[in-house]
Amino acid sequence: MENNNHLKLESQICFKIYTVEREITKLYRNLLEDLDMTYPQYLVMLLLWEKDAMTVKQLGKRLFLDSGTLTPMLKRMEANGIIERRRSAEDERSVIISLTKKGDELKKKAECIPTQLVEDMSMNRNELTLLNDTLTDILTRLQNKK
Amino acid sequence: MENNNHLKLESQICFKIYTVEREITKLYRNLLEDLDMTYPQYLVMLLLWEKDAMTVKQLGKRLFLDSGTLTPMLKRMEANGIIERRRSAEDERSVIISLTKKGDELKKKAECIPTQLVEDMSMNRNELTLLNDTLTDILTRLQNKK
DNA sequence: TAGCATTTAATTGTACACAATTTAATTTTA
DNA sequence: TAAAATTAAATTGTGTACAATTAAATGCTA
Repeated sequence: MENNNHLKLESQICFKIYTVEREITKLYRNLLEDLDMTYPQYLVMLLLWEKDAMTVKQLGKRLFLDSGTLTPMLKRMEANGIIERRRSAEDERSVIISLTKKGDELKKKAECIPTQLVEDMSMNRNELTLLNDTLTDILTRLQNKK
Repeated sequence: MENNNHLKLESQICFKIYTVEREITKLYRNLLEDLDMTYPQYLVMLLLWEKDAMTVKQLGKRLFLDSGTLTPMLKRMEANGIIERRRSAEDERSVIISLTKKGDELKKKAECIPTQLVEDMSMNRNELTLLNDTLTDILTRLQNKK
């Protein structure tokens, strides 16, 4: 009985995370429409805005994405003129991703996004901190499973 | 300064939800491999195991998915022989999804999944309950935004 | 140093997600 | 009741995710 509830709760939580993720992505979709980028592309840009010129490998490590996802995504971003892709001279295996002028300038337009998002989620600092801790906890456990 | 941290936290939280969602899906991928179904397909099966014969519309309402996602997915599930699709006689616009014998029998094989998953996530009841409440909260706010 | 192992991207193939449009059936209303 | 509006699926097109494989460059070692 008690165990049974426990299991139902598990299903609910996983489904809720799945649903919340899509709802948040939807919020970002609206906010990022102007910048003509998707949420995963925005994540790449956040990394590049913080530190320009990273390899695909480095981006993948930070975002937990492989080249199967990144390569086509980065090509789309290149086609949109916000990043550049070039082979590293030191190691021809690596591809270095860097911001174009246009990509760099988008940073200013993106600055309002976090504020907007927090507003849309309407959560206070305590809630945010608590949730962040819980998620960090889960993530650590999940990623150490493998 | 304080505001700034707040915003960073927001980025972290959204990114963490995005990452946790993918990690959980990976866990399910391993657990569902035997049953030859994906996590979204498993969600459909959960609903059908609970109450057989639902329309695409009803499934979509519960899962927050539209026909653009469901139609091809349900066709794949039909091709795998675990569900049937037939037009409703009362309302020819609706398509009724129901379990096949094979789909119904999979329920037994799926019973161990929640236990396995809770184990893999290694969370106690308190954590699960707290997280569930927080996510419910967020979801309510997000879905009332529109 | 030649050959094997490893590393980094790219490629291939499958499966969601979702916006936007289309098609067909049903309901509403003028 | 015929035309307009609404509803339910399907379709079309774009963009992730990710497993598995391939190709090319680099490192390692016998």
